[in-house]
Amino acid sequence: MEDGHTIFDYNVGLNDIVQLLIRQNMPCVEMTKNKDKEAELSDSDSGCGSTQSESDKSSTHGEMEVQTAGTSVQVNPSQVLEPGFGFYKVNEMVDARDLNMGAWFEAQIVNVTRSPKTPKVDVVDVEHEQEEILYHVKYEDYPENGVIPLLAKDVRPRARTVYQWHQLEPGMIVMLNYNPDDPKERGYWYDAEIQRKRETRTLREIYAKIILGDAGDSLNDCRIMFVTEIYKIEEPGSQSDMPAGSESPLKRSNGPECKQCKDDPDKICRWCNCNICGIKQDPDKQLLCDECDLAYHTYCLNPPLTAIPEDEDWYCPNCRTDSNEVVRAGEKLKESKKKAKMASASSSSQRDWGKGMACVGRTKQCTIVPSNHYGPIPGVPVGSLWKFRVQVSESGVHRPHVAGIHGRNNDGAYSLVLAGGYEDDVDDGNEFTYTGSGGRDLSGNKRTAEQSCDQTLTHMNRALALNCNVPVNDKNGAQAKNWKDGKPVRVVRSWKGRKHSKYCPEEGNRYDGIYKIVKYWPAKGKSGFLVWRYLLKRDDDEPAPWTRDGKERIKKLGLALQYPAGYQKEKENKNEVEEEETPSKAKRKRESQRIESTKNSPAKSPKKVKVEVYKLSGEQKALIKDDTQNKKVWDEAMESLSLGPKFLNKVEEVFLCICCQEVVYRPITTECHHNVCKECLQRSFRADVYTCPACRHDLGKNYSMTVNKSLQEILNQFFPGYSNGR
DNA sequence: GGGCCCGCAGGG
DNA sequence: CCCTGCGGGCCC
Repeated sequence: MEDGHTIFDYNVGLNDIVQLLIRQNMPCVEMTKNKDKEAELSDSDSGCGSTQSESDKSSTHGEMEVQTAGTSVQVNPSQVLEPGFGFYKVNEMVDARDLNMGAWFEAQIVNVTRSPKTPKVDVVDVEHEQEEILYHVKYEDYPENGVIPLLAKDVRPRARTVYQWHQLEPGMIVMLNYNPDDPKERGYWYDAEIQRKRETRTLREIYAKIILGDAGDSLNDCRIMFVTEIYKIEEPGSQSDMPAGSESPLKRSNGPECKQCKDDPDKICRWCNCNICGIKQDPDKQLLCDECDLAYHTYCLNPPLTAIPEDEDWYCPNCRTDSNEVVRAGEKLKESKKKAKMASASSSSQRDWGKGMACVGRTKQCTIVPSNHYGPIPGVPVGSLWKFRVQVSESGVHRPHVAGIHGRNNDGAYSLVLAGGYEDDVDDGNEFTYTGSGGRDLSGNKRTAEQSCDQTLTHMNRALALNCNVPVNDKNGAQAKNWKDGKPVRVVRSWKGRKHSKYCPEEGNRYDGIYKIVKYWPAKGKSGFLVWRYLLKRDDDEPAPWTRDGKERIKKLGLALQYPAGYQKEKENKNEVEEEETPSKAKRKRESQRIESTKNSPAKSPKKVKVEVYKLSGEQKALIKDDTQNKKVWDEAMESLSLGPKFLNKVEEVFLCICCQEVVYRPITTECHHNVCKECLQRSFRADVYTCPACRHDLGKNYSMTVNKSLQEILNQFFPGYSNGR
């Protein structure tokens, strides 16, 4: 992004996912001239087993340059010691450990220097002196790794003594070949302790503990495949008989470089050779991709290259970034794959889609219960009212964006919306008929259409039928044995149903409570096609919104039409606002304000307003009491019992995990009295952060995480099944 | 005011 | 992945 541009200039919309890379402020020249020095100084990338890709490296170049310049640990010729200092001479053949994998490789000393660390003044013994000498080695088989500085413990004289079978004894520390990934294959050279030795007439077996590195990582009881190639570990300081500079006569063999072809020169291999033809020829004409590290013959490329490119980096056709894909300042985002498949991509419509509520996505999701939850949503009282369907979806009351029924064809329906889409439905509030979905031709990217064929008892129609307390019958329908024992359906009435039903709200979508299926049957709709019809009856203790009790409760709970956060309502009577306030108008206004305030003033309403208190069951009370660790938190929450259903919003709020922003699951109550999901805390510990995520109180590396069982149980009661899918 | 037709969410 | 859909803004 360029300065002075907003994200909207790039046509990034709500819920779009974009990737931003921070542009490096690089010195514009000579990024890689010091490559050798870099390799020498980098301690994290010292070995042959390194898999860090070139792209990773290049992405941090800017930073590395700064570090190198800042600390200035360049090899100063005056610090180079005379050959003979320490245990190894320049040019001497040694074995050197790869710090990543712990295996030993044939290497050669290139230089010997003092460690850049300032020597400790009072330490003069030989051992410590050794630690301050760096041996700069070059791995024989991996010249591309450059020169690596190693401490004395990671360097030793080249192994040259192979043990005879009879010399091998349990307890001996030796160097042998082992492949941790594939123990029957040849691998790398590791130090190992011989554990068992077995001999029969036909075979000789050695089992050993493979030492993977300094940290003490080891593999026990490994069968060694190459028992005739077990080497003595040469003592540091023992001088090789061989003249310096001469190649070791015993070249040890490592496992195959290429796991695909096992280095068979006759095999075609697209992994270790040209990725296009796989033929093992012309290695000098094979280009290595700086991203994926695969090789390509210059002549296999399309179009072929006549010469090796002079550029520092080269990327293969699969990895190359198409410069056309880069979005520049003021340009619009390129079509994503998903968008490319959408109707808007091919349509010639010039309509300005995406600004209103028709096509927006959810900005939040209900997680306090799973999507297949039956019954009320905790904390959402009957009478809750939302302007748009997307909000109803966010609340969890009715999740589909457009569809009228939410359900699963092998389980049941969880909720439905009455929006008058089917005009033959009747509604008397307590009881209504509902028509199934389908039987419409939705071609042309439509969401609704005329009934144009018969409906079937499949999909959502079947789901709804399954709620009925009787075996499903897709021929004739069925009547519930005990309708109240059927599965509960949350019912939402939409203003759109107002045309046919006076029970629908004038504006928005209202949650009206739990209904159950009394019966369902196939019928001929007004269109003449078969539709499935359902009779639903209300079964909810919460009073319906249109009843006296319901209205009172809505008022008491302060339920009002909710708009999406940040939604701009249409400016009403703009002129009037700008109009000068005439005295008469001001008077009228004050008057209306006065009336308004009297209406809401408790003092002026002598009628006893019975405050609805959230009722805890005895078991719930006991569980809360059990959760002594959270006494303070519960005390705070209980103050909200007077808010009725909103008490659960409070519980949700006080027991929100600070990490995942959901109600804590498998909660750990810390000694500092905060609640975090066990998984979230473990994730933190894995990242070596051992503090409370809420207050940074140090918990200590060895903190034992005990799930607060009382809390878990009570939360499960308040938010049934909320942990599903976690 | 009516009709067109889009993205999104959910199930399968 | 594909199919489905009792929304809803914009244009005529």
